[in-house]
Amino acid sequence: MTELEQKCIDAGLKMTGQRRAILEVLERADDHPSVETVYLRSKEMDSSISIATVYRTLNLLGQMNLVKKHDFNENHARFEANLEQHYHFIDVNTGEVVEFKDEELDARLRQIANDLGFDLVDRRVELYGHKNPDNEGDS
Amino acid sequence: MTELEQKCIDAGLKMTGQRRAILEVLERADDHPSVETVYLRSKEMDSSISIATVYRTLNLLGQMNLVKKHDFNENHARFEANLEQHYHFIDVNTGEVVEFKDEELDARLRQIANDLGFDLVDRRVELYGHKNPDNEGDS
DNA sequence: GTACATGCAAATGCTTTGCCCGCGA
DNA sequence: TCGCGGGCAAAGCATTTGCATGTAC
Repeated sequence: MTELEQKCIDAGLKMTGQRRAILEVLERADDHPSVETVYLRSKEMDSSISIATVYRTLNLLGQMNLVKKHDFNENHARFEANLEQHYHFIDVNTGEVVEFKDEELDARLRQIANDLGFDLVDRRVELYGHKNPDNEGDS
Repeated sequence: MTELEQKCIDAGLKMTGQRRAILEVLERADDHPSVETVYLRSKEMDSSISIATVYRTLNLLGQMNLVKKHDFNENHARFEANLEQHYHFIDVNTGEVVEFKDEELDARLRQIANDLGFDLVDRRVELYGHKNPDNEGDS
């Protein structure tokens, strides 16, 4: 049983085949799949799934804070089950999304919110650019 | 003549009444108006404007990098003509958007991109939270 | 005059929802 | 059994677009 599945059961959700498939897709994904992608992948496990169920399930998980919804300046949403605080770099050429963490950035953002007199409940940092081939960064 | 208008003329765009109205709305706005809002405001200056023209003009200005498009986790886009690098704090209770700048943050983001081996072409930082009434931040 | 701009309405594309049947607990 | 969950198709909504007309230059 996946970790997500356990959380859903604990929350009192009925564990159907469709939900199990979707949860497994999310748990396995190391990218940030769109609804369509989640749909296609989960359909391989349970061909009876409809895209309406994927939408409903993803929204449900979103409300339960088990998945996070992103938009990355596209015309469709993307989802991820990685709940650890992190940020994203989007390659504007390929659409590839790279996750990164940075404690100095965390701290600065907290400081800024505090200085502004705000309670921070969420944050979004997205860097857009190109992979730089002559840089040692991806070596 | 507004600054935006001059830039559009320089770029070879025909300066119609509708465009003048939309440009003026953008130039005057100190908030981050939605398409609908830009439409309503510009309609007051030129009642013949259709929302299709607003969409077309806003997209055009976006491509020309004269306005920036945001989504702020809503179901519609918002626009702003403020081209200086800045970030946003969104009050999750009121939807109010506060702009801020921070050089330390700028520097950190540049450093991160560099370390990752990326060329930075755009960045988005959005902090979500509540105005904290017992904090001196907004005094 | 000519190419570009606009209004209108239809079309799109993503997402949501009503309805009724099916199934998990 | 009973009510939640799901499939299907229709509806919603923001946005885009085809087409014919209008207009800036």
